[in-house]
Amino acid sequence: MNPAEVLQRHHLKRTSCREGILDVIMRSDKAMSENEIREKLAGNYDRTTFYRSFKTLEESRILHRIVVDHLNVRYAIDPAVNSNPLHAHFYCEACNEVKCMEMIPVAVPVLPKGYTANETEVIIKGVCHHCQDK
Amino acid sequence: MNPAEVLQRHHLKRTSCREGILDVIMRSDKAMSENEIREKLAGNYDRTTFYRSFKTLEESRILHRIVVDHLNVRYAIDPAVNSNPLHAHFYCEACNEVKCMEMIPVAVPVLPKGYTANETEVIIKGVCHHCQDK
DNA sequence: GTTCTTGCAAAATATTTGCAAGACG
DNA sequence: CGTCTTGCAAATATTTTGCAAGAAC
Repeated sequence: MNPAEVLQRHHLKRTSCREGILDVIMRSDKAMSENEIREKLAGNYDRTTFYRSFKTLEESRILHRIVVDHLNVRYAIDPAVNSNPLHAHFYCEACNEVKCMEMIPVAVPVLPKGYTANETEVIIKGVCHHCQDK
Repeated sequence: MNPAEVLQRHHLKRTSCREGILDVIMRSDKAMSENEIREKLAGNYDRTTFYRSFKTLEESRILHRIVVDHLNVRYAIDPAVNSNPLHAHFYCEACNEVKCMEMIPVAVPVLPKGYTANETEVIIKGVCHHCQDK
């Protein structure tokens, strides 16, 4: 599935900014920050436009936002878009990267009566195998 | 266990700011933001001091920081301090509150060889039972 | 042509840092 | 008394908002 298809399927207008964001994210095996995405992107868009695009894409459940902390927000394709399993995210405290751990599926927890879950996020913080050896 | 004891046990100096923060948090059944804590606190401390205190308390694994997003960061007593189980957190998208779900224990996931986990955070976003009825 | 999206400028908010004064042990 | 903590001022960074011009359908 390519960016244009994804947008159409979700009834969003095809704009070059949205297509570009999706293209970059879909090629990446890690979750990316706004800065990383902007650097990889040919077109030079305003940051405002980026944030609005992210918001739109997140609301349509195309992108998934992973918030590690104030300075570490990342975006990844929502697993459902590729019919992948809902998975945990690993944040490496040494290299600051967020990796999708598809081998660690997220069990959606059973909540007490009266609660509704819309989303479940699992973030594991630690040190990745690249940084381990240093 | 009271705030002063907790500080001593972790070899931290007893200051009124730290004691106050711990006092407020330990009485609360929900995770609290910096603003909420400051409002409940008698003494009038600088925000800088708060942030530094949070950092110290978090590094000593007394407090636990729950980051829902940019504008929703909360603090709670680390479960280990009260020998409670590591648990999931529920963020209500309607009332913006974070509740510790002690009935939902967090299973520390098995990572691939080479990875080390320091911390596992589970955040469930949805609507709580109070906001459900409205 | 109507509606949604973009860019620009400006504002809101959370958080961090340096440094001198003050408190803890 | 030496070391850690506080308050103040200022800086950093992300994110949001209003508004007019431009693009998608």
